[in-house]
Amino acid sequence: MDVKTSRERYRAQVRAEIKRYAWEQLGTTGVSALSLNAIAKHVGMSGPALYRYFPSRDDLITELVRDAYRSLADVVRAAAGSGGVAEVAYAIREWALADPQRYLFVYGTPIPGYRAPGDTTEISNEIMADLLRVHAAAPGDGRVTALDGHVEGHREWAGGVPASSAVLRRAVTFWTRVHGVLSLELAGHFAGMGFDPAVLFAAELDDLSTEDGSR
Amino acid sequence: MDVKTSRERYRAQVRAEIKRYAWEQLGTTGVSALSLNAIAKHVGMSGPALYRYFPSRDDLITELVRDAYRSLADVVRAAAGSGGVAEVAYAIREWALADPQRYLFVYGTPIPGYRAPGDTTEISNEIMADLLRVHAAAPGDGRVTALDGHVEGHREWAGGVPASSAVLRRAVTFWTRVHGVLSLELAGHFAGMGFDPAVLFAAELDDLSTEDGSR
DNA sequence: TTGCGATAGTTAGAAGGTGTAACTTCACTC
DNA sequence: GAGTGAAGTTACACCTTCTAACTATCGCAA
Repeated sequence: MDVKTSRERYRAQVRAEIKRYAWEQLGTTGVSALSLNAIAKHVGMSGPALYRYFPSRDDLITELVRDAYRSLADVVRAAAGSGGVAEVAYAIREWALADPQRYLFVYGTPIPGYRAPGDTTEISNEIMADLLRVHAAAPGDGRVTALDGHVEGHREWAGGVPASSAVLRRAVTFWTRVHGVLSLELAGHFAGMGFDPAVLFAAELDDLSTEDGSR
Repeated sequence: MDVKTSRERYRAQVRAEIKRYAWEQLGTTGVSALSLNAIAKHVGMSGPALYRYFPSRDDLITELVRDAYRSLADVVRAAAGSGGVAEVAYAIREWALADPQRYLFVYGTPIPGYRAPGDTTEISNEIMADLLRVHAAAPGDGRVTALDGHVEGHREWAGGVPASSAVLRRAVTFWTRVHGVLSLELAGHFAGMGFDPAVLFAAELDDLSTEDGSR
């Protein structure tokens, strides 16, 4: 039953409100400026009351990271269900651009003392699984590279997804290249260089699908 | 003349000592945990005395960022002078692995309220220039992609370096791919996946040099 | 050598952060 | 209606950056 007592409903509502404003603050100021005091004041309670809802700042951050991962996993899954590699790539890009801090929150510089709980790596595996599936469905290239042999020997991260070593290689490469362009773009390192990161992103995507197959 | 008065020599020495310990702290705890108080205590002075040497925490960070950029620029320049694209790539990788926080410090999630001063983008341009030079010297591929035309129209970031549009494209792609693998590796996102990031890095490097030229 | 001025350091304290302890108030249940 | 537990309060400890005011010291110059 997910029918709740009114106390529980209220509690869930306040927790959601806290997280909602936490995201707002995160989007504008970044994680290091996330202040429980400021959130509490905004939600209408004073300081320590917030600790009834989240045991510590790290616990709040953990929950936000989990939500971000979950959101990305859902986006990837939806895109993988209805489209191919390119659709997944653009879905990820749109998700990242919609809230740059959220992307950097998950894939950026790790938070100093913070250790990701087990279930976030579980969600991360979920994303990798969808990446593998969508690459397995795409036309493969005929290549066998040194990387193929290496990942073949370390495929435990693929979980139960059936995937050739070439698919493993292509999925990982997809990930690193998409992240390479996206993270530099979101961190502002292309600013002032003039060109449009979208074109660069499209070019990488084009290379991913044609570099080996079209020879 | 760079002969200094004894006061100036002392001052430079204390500043260096402060920065030295700041790097130490940065390497272990990351930037957000960088504490002026802790540094001051370690250097043997108490709290506010440190403000005689750095006007604010941000100013110290700015100087550290500048040093990091400078260090990377020197490494890239040296590698570009004596080697080719691969040598530069491995030089960058070694520089990053030697102090992961230092790499993430410059290319990771931007620090919230912090804005990079003009001369860091100058050093950044210096690095890009060396990247362009080493790619111009490398055998080109015969390709003309959509990205070529686009960067050709926005080549102001290339400064005075003579480079064909294909070289511009290849240099930017080099950058994003190297960063893609490195940043995920340094942030620990490959941890638990089993494979060796070095092999992935080598594979990307191999693709960069052969994907188009060897068809 | 004596004395002055700039510099380096000190302590005190404001403003704001996380987090704990103790207390009150309120709502729901028996 | 009484009691119990959750929710919120204030007060406080301890940390942070950073300013203000004061002292001591160092170097130079008359």
